[in-house]
Amino acid sequence: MEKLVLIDGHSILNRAYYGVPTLTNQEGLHTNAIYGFLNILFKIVDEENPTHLVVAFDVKAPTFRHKMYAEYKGTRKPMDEELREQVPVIKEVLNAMNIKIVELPGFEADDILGTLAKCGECNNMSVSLVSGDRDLLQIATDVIKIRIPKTKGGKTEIEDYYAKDVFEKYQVTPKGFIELKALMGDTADNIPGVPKVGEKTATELMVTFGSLDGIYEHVEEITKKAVKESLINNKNLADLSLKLATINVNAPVDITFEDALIKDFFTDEAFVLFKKLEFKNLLSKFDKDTKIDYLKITSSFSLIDDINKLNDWKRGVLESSLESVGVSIIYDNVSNDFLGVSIAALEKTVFIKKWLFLTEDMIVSCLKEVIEKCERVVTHHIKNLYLYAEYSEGKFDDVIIGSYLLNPLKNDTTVIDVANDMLGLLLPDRTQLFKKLSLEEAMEKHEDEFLNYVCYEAYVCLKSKDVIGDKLKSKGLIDLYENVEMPLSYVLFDMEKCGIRVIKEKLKDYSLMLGNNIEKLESEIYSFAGLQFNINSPKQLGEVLFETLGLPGGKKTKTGYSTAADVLEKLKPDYPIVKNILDYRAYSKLKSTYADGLVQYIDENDRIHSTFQQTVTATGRLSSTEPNLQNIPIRMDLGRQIRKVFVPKDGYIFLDADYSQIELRVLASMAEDENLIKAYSEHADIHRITASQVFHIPFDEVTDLQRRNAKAVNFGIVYGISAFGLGEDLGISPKEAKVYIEDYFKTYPKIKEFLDKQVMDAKQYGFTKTYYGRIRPIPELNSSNFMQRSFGERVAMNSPIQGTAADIIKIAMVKVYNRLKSENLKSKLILQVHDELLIETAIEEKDIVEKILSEEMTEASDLRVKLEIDCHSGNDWYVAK
DNA sequence: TGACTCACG
DNA sequence: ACGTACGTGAGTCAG
Repeated sequence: MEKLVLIDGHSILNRAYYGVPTLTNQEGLHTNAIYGFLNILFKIVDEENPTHLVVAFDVKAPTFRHKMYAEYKGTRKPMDEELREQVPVIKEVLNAMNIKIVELPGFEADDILGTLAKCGECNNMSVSLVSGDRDLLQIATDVIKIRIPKTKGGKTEIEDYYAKDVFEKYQVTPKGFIELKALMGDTADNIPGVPKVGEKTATELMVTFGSLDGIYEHVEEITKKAVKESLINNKNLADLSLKLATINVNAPVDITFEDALIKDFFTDEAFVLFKKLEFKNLLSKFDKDTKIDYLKITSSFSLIDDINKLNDWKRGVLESSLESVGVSIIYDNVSNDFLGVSIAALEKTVFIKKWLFLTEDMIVSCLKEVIEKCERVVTHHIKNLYLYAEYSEGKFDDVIIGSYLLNPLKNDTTVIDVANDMLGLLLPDRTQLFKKLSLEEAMEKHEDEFLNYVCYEAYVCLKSKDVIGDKLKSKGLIDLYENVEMPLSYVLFDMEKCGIRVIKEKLKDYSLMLGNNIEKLESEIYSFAGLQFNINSPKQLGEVLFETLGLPGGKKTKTGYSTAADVLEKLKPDYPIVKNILDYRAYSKLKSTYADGLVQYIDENDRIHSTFQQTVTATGRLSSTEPNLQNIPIRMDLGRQIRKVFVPKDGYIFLDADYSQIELRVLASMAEDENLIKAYSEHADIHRITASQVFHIPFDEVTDLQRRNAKAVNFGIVYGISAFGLGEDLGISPKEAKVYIEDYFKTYPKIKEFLDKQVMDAKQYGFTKTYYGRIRPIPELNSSNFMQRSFGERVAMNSPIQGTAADIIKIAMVKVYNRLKSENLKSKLILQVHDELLIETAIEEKDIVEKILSEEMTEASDLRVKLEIDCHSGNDWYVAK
């Protein structure tokens, strides 16, 4: 039997929008409604297995039925912008999936759906009508099923109504349902109804008299006086409401069932769209055969797996004068073993496969020769390539670094993404091709697919180079790319390779000491509490503190009580157990994250090699992982002790230089605030000056408290000030904080002007810019959600400042690195911590390195405010910092 | 996997 | 009325 499924487009989209949490793709397009819609669609199709499918939408213009009443009731509230932007996209998606869309000017989706449902019924089809709107219940029959999806806690449940179900639930027939609604009215649908008659009365009347006509025939028998009179006086309203509530099942819908036949949903066009919308888990519904672009050019891909082929190929390459090659070094994704290299050159791409008779050494020496010979090498994740090739200025390109500059919000950019973004090329990723197999397994089991996969990486690099270059130029990012990020990539490589020395024994002692303290604290906590529990579990801890022990302090988080430090800190004076818990937390954090956490990264030379990620942060800062060496404790002395295990190698000392208040200096310079610029030029205590100027007090009379407040305001300014945040930080009311902020802006009007301009420009262009042109898109600024939008505004104020500071230290790193090299020094740059550089310095080079640090760091930028550094030396990181 | 907590700038 | 300071990464718990 044929089966027709009808979907109420706007209604389901609406449901999905409110049921699915905010979701956006990397372009900032909201996608939650589309995603929810598709999930409901797939669920229905799975359950029903229909032969025909139609989605109906209202047309924008107000429709006839509603217009009649809208005139005296006003219109419905406008659609959220975040939802509105998804409407054309879902239509595009449905079109791509070969799904018939019907829209009819002058008619509502209800009318279209009703008409089609009846039509289906007449043609002996079974019909399912999916809508979030209960009005449709009037259409239900024994054959027409109305399905109302409900999103409950992330899961979609669907309520089904045949005619009998409507009767069961509402005690009226589907036809009676219209009359019921006519009586009680519906503000959302602009149906007036009869005054004084609500849901209860309406149902009662309908049950008693059977129909609207029945009610009016027996209107005198109604006992409630007010209701009776209202019914009599408002007969016209009842008639109008009935008309408004009745769905037109004779709309001139001009489609055939042929049009509604279900074809393949999973077309190439749909794949492209799903990919663009980043519905990664829906992509698995597509056959991998649909990867349209995938096989187009693979004829020029070939395998090199013996030395003769390799030499032949190399000769061909070296004899021609090569401009550019694309290179991808292939490692197994699980073991990280070297599997080979793919190289795109001369319109041909090869994969050179490592095996018994073609060793890594042979491949690497060939790779080196090719790199040596050609003018430009384009790759991805370039730090891998530096293992085999020395840096040379202007020779290397990295498509990932380029993509990052173009959009730093896109976190995990892969070569597949680059292919899509830069070449419009649609490629399958590893999991699509090889599922759970490792790359090495895939190499053995799916030779052809593997060859295509790895060759594409080199091919895409080569082909994307100019596209990315053009984009970087047109967005003013080329200077950062060529002169900062690319040279920096080699500096980072060298820092990682070098690593930092630690004294294993000391680290172990530290861990033991912490362990002892933890044990003691633990048993004390248990005896305070009168029971044993997992102190590390915020859930259990919250229950013990606030329920078992009955401490004051209510809920704060979604999942229960907050046990964060600031909450506990307030309870500390009154409850001794709280101090133990805070200490316990501090000790176990130090032990697990730092003491024990670091041990596993120590290599055979007692050194730790962190990875410095260059393409992760939104603002342009670096990040450090595995392990993170940018968050080694310093604020509390107990934690700070761990810095004693970080030491220079024998014959060396540490020199540690950090910028003094770089972000405030950047702000003063970019805002061109003469008042602040002057203060800095006089090497004044900036927080004290701020306090003195903002609070109108002579400089010498500023109290410590005033200075502290001024300092907090300065911090707040850099973070994108808000009265609430500042108040929280200072422990004062937002109102008082607001006065501070206003006084600050009165004192430094240029700062206010500057921050306002950042927000305005960001709203206009969609992104902020640093002094050096680095951009950061801020999609949140368009949000209709107050909180999100405010966040966007704070980000617009902070990003140019934090980002410019990040640019400056990157520039300084390259300069310092080059000086150390050009002056043939043994000393090495080994760490960067946002405003700080650590140099492992040969003892005899101490003076010259100190000079280099001072010169290069302070002269890295031409900002109006002179940059200053603090530089210390020592035999471990505790002393040097 | 996401939420929470906490280490740093 | 809404409910926050900006930027990160890692360890732990619990579903």
